Amino acid sequence: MFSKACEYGIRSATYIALNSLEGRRVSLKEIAKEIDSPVAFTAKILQLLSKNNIVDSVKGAYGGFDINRTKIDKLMLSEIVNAIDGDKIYVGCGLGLKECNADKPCPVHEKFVGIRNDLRKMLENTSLYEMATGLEMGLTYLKR
Amino acid sequence: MFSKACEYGIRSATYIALNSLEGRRVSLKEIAKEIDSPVAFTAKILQLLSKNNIVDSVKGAYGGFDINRTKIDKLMLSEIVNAIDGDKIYVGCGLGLKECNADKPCPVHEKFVGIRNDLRKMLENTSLYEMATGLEMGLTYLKR
DNA sequence: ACTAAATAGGATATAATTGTCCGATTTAGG
DNA sequence: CCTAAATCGGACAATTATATCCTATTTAGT
Ligand code: FES
Ligand code: FES
Repeated sequence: MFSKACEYGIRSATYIALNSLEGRRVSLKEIAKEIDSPVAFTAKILQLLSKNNIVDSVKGAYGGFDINRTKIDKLMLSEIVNAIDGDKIYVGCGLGLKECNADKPCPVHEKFVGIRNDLRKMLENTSLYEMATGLEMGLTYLKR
Repeated sequence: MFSKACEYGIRSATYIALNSLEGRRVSLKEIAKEIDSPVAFTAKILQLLSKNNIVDSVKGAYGGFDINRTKIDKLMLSEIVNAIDGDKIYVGCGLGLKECNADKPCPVHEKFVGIRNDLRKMLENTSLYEMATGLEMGLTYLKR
């Protein structure tokens, strides 16, 4: 569904959001440990999220990553997915035709767009705040 | 969503079904041309579908691929996807945790399983017959 | 028997994704 | 000023997915 990079990206952002809500800035090392991801690869993804203004990064001692608190409830999963995987899950055809196009649809088009739209809506309506609070309350997990 | 192999597999099977309904057996070359896929790679996928008893293959001159006519309306997309991509789309966690598990869910689990079940139901309820007749009536396409 | 056309299958090549390593730079604190 | 801790960014390595090539085998027709 999503690339590994995107999965790590969402998990990273969620963990950063959780800590930013509590006023803590977190380091790459801590993030990778808490979401159980390869450190150096996670670094690349965080760079990308930083360039896309999804997370803020601070270099040097006591540096790390955080997210502006006022932004956390406005930041939607769709923005993270878009920054990492682009829009291919929205525009791609389920059967791999050049692009999804209702004027010359593939045999699953009709049924596929419904599911894809549900996915899009889900991503557009799920905020990092919602993700982070579920974690905080011990209802959900970022590793296992 | 699906692997390239799976996309080619579905498109191949649909094209074979269409022709089997009309009593024609089709060759690899023709299939690859009509679904616009790489010939040799498509051959591998057809081998796999053949081993899984989804399509029948006939060697030698005038050989090719077909699907038993009485089977076409019972063959569901889910069987093809399962033969090629396995069950990872059903059991995999949306955020990449070891496996999807409601007892220790990731932050998107609740919303994700709904979408995934819709996808599963769609695949389980869509027959090759349905796919092929849409094609036959010129409503849908396998290449563009 | 021979030939041409077709699938089967193993070996190999290419591309994309995932993952690692290391030096450069930045920064807080002693 | 120095050091330690941290991100940045480029180069590289490993793995997986995609794609190609070639030979063997099968089969209908002549
Ligand atoms: S054309 Fe295939 S999903 Fe829209
Ligand atoms: S645990 Fe992540 S989708 Fe179910």
